[in-house]
Amino acid sequence: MAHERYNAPVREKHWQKIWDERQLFAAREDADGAKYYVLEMFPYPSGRIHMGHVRNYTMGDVVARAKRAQGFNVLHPMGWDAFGMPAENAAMERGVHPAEWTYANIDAMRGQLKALGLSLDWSREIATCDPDYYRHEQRLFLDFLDNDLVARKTAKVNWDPVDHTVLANEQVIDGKGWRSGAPVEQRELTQWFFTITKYANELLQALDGLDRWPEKVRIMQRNWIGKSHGALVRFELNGAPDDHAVLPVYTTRPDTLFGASFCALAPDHPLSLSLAESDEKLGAFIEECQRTGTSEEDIETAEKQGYDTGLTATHPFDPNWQLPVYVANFVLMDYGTGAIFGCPAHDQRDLDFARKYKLPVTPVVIPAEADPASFEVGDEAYIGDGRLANSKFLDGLDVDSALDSAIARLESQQVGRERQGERRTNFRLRDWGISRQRYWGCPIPMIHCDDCGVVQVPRADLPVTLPEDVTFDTPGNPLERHPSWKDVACPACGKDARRETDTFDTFVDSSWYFARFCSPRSDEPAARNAVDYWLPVDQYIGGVEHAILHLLYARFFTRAMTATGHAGVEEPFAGLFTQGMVNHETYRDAEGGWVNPADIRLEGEGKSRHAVAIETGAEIEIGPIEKMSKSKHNTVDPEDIIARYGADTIRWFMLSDSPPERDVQWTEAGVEGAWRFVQRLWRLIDEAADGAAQIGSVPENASEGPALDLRRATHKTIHSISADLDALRFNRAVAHIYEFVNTLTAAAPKLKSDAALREALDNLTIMVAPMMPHLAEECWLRLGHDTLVADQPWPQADSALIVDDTVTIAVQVNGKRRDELTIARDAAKEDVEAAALNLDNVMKAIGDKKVKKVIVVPQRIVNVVA
RNA sequence: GCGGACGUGGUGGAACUGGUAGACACACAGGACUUAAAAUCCUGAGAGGGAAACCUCGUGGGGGUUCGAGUCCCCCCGUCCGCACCA
Repeated sequence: MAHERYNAPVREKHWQKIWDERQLFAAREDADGAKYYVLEMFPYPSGRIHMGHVRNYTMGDVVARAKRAQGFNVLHPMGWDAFGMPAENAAMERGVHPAEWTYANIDAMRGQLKALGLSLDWSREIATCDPDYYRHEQRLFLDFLDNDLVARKTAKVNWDPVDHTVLANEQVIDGKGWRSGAPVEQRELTQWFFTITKYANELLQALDGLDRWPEKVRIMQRNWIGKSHGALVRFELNGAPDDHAVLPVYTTRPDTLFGASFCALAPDHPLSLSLAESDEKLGAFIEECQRTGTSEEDIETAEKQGYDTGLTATHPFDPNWQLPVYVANFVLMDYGTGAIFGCPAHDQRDLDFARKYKLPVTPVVIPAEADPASFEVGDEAYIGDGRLANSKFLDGLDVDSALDSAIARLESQQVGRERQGERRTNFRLRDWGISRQRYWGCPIPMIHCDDCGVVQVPRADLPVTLPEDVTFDTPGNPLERHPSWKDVACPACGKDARRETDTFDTFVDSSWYFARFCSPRSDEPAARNAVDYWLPVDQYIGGVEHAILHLLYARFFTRAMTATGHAGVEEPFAGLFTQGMVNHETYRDAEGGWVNPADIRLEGEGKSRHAVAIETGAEIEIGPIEKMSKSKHNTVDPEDIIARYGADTIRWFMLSDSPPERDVQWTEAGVEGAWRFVQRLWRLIDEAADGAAQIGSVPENASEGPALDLRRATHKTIHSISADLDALRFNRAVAHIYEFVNTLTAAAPKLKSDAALREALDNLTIMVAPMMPHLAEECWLRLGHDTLVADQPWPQADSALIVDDTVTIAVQVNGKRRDELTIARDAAKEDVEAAALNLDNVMKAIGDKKVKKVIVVPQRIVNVVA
């Protein structure tokens, strides 16, 4: 019979329809088996999926399908992170309404995802821009507000003075508005915050328990939270305005107080601003500091600069010691208290500053190996350990004891009615500002009343929906200038009042969607029975770019939801996996213009490898391998690949070769290799199926010879692939499948009527199914089954078959491999040693040397020391 | 500057707690089939030497521990990522 090619595009549609009709992947809370919640980070509906999505969702799908086969009750949902600026940009550029644009994109992307054959429960689909979703978000906000997890305070925003609009950070390019090109100003605006800092310590501590998270992500979060131990020190000021008689300063090194030579304030410190009112030069200095951009290179190249205020601060341990007080550009207002004391000998920044302004540099911590009398600090501050010197009551102490003593002394002294200082723990983490002055986001459900102040929208009035009749032809917030939307009666007094026109940061939307998926149509944000059953997410998969903000916010939100009774867990994601990016080579023509990969042909290899333009034959320069991006023209559209090769091919390629956490390089040759394998696997099954169909599927235990060898290979493969998939080592699972198919292809013609063949083919199909689900169904059908492979339980490896009776071990002489030895697995050490010494190559290598020692590691190695 | 990851053939990568380095794939070369091509199948291959059996070298570089090191320790080089004046 002539072999027919597997027609992927046609058969994939067929199987997708069948899965769909049977609602195979609909999750239920009452099903049997332990639950397993697999989630991939939901996409922003940009309109088209890209290779990153394909990689991400393929991995998640393999996990979901494998867990399902292993008997777990799996939840694997999908939704849309649908609010955000691109929709507003589209509205401005093309006059299409953000909602219309977004929903059209969702439809297009849903179709593309469905074409990938993902085992998703589409009945749980949610879009964050849907009022049915965001009304619950508003409700959560109000509940958080009632539980003191929301604050209203001022914060800086990027203000475009030409467009009269607030800009997001990514809209500020080189300090200028992306649209107007005008220099961006910092403006103080009253905004809403989630008080994530209340959980700072808990969010930090709990990282230790997240043992199924990548260490790298935990470190990043730890650094972001940035806990430090130190002290608050209150300096008495001389010559300052009355309300600034005391200057609080945060330091991690109160032990070095005797090395202090100045104090410094942030340019935007209240005291700096107050002094500037009567000091024009200071005002100019502050303005200059604020003008210095916040871009990385600005900070890096900025010189330490200061302005002497003329005030002095009294040293806490010596009333006769006065320190000059500067305003300095390197002091940050939003860390600590916005003021520092400078100890140049033991802090590099302070040292740079002191050298510039000729301030004293007194070492007070002396390294153990240095001589206290002569130890000096040059261009480098000494931040290491040592003994205190030049420090009166601290002299001779080590750093740790000195810290304690200094703090104890500060706590015992008074400045005015307060203590001079106290132990203090500080965090880098700041409260999460959630106000965005934009249209396409979830409205913040608050009302401003002249008489009652800021009032909540009553829960019964939720959702506060976005008005549809908005215009984007002028800059600024459309909600702000809408003729009537913000007009509302005050819920408290009934007087005319105004709605809050800010909307939520879109990170809010994605901070609880995993909880919503548990009960996507519930009247509550989350039905407790559902979240209690499904949460936490057992395996969360996404890009590292969300290692900090999204994951930290989601962790906060989960705690806040639990605090307000909406959930019962502290941590949302028990397991996290961050997958690498999809890269592609870049190509440029002689003029330096980017060239599409589809327009070139690669020739040669190694040093002679080069590219030519298909159309003109012109030489094309092969550039570096970079993340796929439109600007570099090195993207490949998944839809094209699916149309040409089918979903299984693209899935298989995404899982092959590269370890999932690392970047993968997209190559045309790689895809073709994957496609060839699809055909090869189909051919193997197709050709063996008629014979196999005659055989019962239960192998005879009495198998021997080639049949037994095949059974061993089958069970070894089951063993390794199970382990590979459990550990998300997809590339190794792929390699093991290849290896097994190679073995099976060789064995099949000889074992036409043996049950071992049947066992091998069936199990191969089941194991391939999570990775190439459509082809697996096709093979399963061809093998004569009337069930779906998606419903088959995962095979169990027979432990008797995964170990061989004999082992081949290497024999070394003086650490160099000289021969190998095949011997009974359970052979006695002495027998192994004797057999090894008897090998020709071994005897030759020993020569006339004397055997000093023979190391025998059973089942591993023999090493003869001569 | 601080923190982290990584470095293995022409390429992507295997190698579990130290135990036959290069599995598997891609690319390549030779062969079979074909009028021819595609597809497919078989074979070869880390480098150097040798007709071969084999030998020598070899996991970024240099030291060390060990019977034995890609794996552990120290120093250096390179690439990538995160944070960045955080007191």
